[in-house]
Amino acid sequence: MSVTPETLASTLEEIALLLELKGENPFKTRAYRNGADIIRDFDGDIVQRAKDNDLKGIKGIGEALQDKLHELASTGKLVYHIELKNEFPDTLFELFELQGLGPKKIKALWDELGIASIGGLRRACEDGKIASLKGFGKKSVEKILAAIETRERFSGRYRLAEAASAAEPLRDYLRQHPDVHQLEICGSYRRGKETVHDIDFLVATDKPADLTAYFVAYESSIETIVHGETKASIRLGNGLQCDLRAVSNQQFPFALQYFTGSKEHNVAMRSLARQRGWSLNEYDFTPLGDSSDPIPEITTEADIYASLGLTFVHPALRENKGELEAADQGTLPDLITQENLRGTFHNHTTESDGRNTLRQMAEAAIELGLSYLGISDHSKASFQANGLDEARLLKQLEAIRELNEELEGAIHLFAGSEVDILRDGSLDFCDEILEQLDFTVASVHNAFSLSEAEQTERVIKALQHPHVTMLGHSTGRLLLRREPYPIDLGAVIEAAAETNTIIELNCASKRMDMDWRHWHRARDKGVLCSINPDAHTVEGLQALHFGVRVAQKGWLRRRDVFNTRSLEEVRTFLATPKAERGELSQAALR
DNA sequence: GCCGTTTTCGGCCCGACTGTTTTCAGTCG
Repeated sequence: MSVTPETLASTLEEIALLLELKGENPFKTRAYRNGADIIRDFDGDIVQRAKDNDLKGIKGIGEALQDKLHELASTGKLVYHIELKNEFPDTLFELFELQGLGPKKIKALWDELGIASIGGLRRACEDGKIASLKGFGKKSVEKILAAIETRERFSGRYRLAEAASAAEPLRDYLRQHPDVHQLEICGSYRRGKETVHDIDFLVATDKPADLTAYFVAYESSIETIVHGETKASIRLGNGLQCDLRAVSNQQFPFALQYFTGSKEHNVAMRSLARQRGWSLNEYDFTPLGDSSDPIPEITTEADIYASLGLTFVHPALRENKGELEAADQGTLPDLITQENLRGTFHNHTTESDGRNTLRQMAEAAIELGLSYLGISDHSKASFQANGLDEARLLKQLEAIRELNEELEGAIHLFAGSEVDILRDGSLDFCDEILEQLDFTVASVHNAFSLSEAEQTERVIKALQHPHVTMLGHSTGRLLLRREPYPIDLGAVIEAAAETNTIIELNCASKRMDMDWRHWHRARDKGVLCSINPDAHTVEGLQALHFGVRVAQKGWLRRRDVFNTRSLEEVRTFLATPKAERGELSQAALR
């Protein structure tokens, strides 16, 4: 098996875990974990550099890690790692998935009782062996059994839209409390991550204890995980954990910044603060010594950034991927907002596998304030999705034209197709059919197991087609369910730029594909994005809201997103032959 | 194990909460 950056990172992470189990120096384990983070974030071919023993100068990777990564990359294994692993049974690692159990307790369970699996732990709890162990008691047994049950019932991660529908009623509930002065959801939710593992609520109040009590009394809570004076955690019916922190008004901007993260962004922020002679934490700035600059007054989160000489960093960008350098130079992007959207593409109807009719979809889009809507039902190769053959497609085309006359002035429907990219990269319809359409979304729906090279070649061939307007869900991933198929997105982005092909940001909650991590680069190559909901129902159009948040994470501005353009601009674009769209496409480069 | 306008040793983020123990260790974020 070939070594990937993930192989390197997860090996270091496993070493960190093993060292913790052995009770090693915590700073040593942190160095391994830190090394894993550095590898995951590394911009460049880290595996090749490790093979070539060319890792010198990367901050956080010292001599010891350089040697180990070199061994791992060049031989495919690491003796140090294997020897460590041999000291413990493999099943021991599943115990780390239980809330409340860390390395010390797991080591004690293994050393004292030989417990090495969740099954074994459950039996020991039921036999009463745990309660008599030093450091454990009756409550520990209850907590462990509850944690085992929680792990069995819930997956632990939630898609953004799914988390939103659970979190927003709770936000409304908190808002009703008379002693809440300010309220915000922080964490990865505020940053617009495509999946989250918990929701962090932050309130400003003079009565923190009242608020934590009110929070744990929320009627949809099925479990109180912790409940203190200023901090509480509950679990909702779908398993989602929600945390509350209660601070003063004065502390609020600091806590908001701190709990929004990301961790990496905050580490960088704290180091900027240190350069000014201040220590930054979740409550305030404190002077580090005599040489400190005077501490400015802080009333908003923006004040914190300003006091460090930075422009305000939108939460979506706080991933330590160049945003602080850009904030320092004043070159942060003016991010797209939901209000900028004028229409959208890639929507299904009852003609293929949608659940609402053409008319219902059009009316829902009017309701949302959109001025155009692209319809693209599946093509015939997607037999499982009731894909349209040529005759049905032409009939739908006619129906769309008729409805357009009726809805003139309210909305314009663009007639398209989500045309299958066949295994060899050709399209499911011939050119004579395709040229009658206003647009096409070309998508891969089968043969996911092609090699990376074959899949990349297949998709690039489709991008070169003169009638392919945009590429649909570019990796085929289903969040938390199916991995992306292997494809070289760097090459796909290059090809999209060369052929004036738009790439879709498919914002159906289960997809969010192409991933936000690639958009900054695509943007800089001049590739246009279209934020498409892939709606199969009228409710599906609501996904646009989350699509905008993910586009923000990708550093996209209004001009980078095709469907922020006016109806007239879109008409002009689509009426222009693809080869001549260069000027119209490359808004980002101007 | 990593790092250095604290530069080759000594520090590395730390506060809130819980349970067990009786003053604190372990976990979490």
